[in-house]
Amino acid sequence: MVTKISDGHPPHCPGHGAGHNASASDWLERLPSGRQNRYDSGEMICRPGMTHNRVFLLNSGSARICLSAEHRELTLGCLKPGSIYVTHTRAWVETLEPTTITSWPIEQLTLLIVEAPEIAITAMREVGQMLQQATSLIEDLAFRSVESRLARYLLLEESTQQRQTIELTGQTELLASLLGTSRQTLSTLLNRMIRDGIVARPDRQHLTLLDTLRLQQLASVS
Amino acid sequence: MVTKISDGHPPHCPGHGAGHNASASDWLERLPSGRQNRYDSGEMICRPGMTHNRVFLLNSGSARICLSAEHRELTLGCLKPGSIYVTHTRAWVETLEPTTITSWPIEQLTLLIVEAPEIAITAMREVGQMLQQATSLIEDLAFRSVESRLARYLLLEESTQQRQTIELTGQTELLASLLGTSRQTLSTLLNRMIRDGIVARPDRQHLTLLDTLRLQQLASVS
DNA sequence: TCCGCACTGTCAGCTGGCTGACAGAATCAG
DNA sequence: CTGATTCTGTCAGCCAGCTGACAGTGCGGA
Repeated sequence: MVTKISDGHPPHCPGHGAGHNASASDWLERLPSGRQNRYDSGEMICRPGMTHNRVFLLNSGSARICLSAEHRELTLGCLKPGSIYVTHTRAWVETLEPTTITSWPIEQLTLLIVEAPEIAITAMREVGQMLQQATSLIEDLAFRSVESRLARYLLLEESTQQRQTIELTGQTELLASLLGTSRQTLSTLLNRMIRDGIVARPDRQHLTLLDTLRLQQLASVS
Repeated sequence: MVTKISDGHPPHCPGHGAGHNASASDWLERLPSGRQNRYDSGEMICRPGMTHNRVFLLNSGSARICLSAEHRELTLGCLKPGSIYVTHTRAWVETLEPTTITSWPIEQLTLLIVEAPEIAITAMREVGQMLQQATSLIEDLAFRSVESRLARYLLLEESTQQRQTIELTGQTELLASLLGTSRQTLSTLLNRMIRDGIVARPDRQHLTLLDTLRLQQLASVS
């Protein structure tokens, strides 16, 4: 059975996140009971080429969705408790900490849609959201410089986290892969921003946005 | 009423194309009659910021879906007769030749899904396809060089068009924007391939793939 | 306390691809 | 045929960002 997860202390997870949607658990509750799985930190929940696609709900822990080539990785987004994800070829899902999920074969979803059509609308909204995020990532990669992407990311996080001091997830490496750049470039850029007084870093895990106006300029400059 | 378009002479349209699906017109036929529109070549069918999203079916002509920033453009895909598209923010749709479409407000789709659930499954498959394409475009932009993208494009077209000599759509400029690069870079690359005997160009609108093996190498090298 | 390990900051060197410029084809209008 | 227009090929100059290398900084364990 699907347990409704309280949103009490969701581990913070950065933008581009694959759709989480308040109403989502509702319809998943109506599904027949799914398979429970437990993963250690750094394990793969799914990898490209898996033949059987499944819908899953992340119960606890967190994971990132990523694409990878030989020596580079790009994080498309993060899943947190309550997030729903549909396995689809190409992307990997890797846990960031010990994680539990409940999953169902994709066929059961189709079945349920026939019985309770309004579910489809919710589901399409979810997929639509992912498409939106994908589109905005494409825009970023095609049109914007790394600095501009970073600025946009910071502003987005500020508005998501609702305060001026934002919490960073994981190491520089993870953020770099989320922005589609290298560790070194990100580090350099971030420290230049600190030197320029645009942001401050009270401690390793937090950043305070000081000059939002400047950030907005950086974000909009192509 | 929706007219079923024969697939007789579809103007060739390049890859990344937003989902066209044989069964798609079936369900659209059941919708109440939609609005008919006619556009000249180069007109915009939709642009970002349009408040009312609509589902539309392209009856005749062709159009490209694109993202744009100040001085750059990226073509996500092309629509040909029979293609279905759902307006979504961010993307533009620009006709490439005189074009007619039939469209419905998005709400009617939702309505219909409730009545005839199997439609939802088809629709989700369409959206899913677009998501696939978006993902593969992200991979391309993030991981691959322009040359590699070009090689992949050529191989893809060869298999879609089912012959060794493939037809190019429009000018260099269009293909460049499809590959997310500049006219100049593409031109240089293409001519280098010709000089190296990898492809030949019998005439301006056609390319013959001579050395598929080499192309595959180029395509896979990051 | 000292060692090892993981993370971070920084730098020099290189390169893919963008830009602007311009000359050579092709195409079109009259 | 002739000029105008649009498309194409090519080149030099430039720069963002990648790479590898290495030193600095924590931090946990024994």
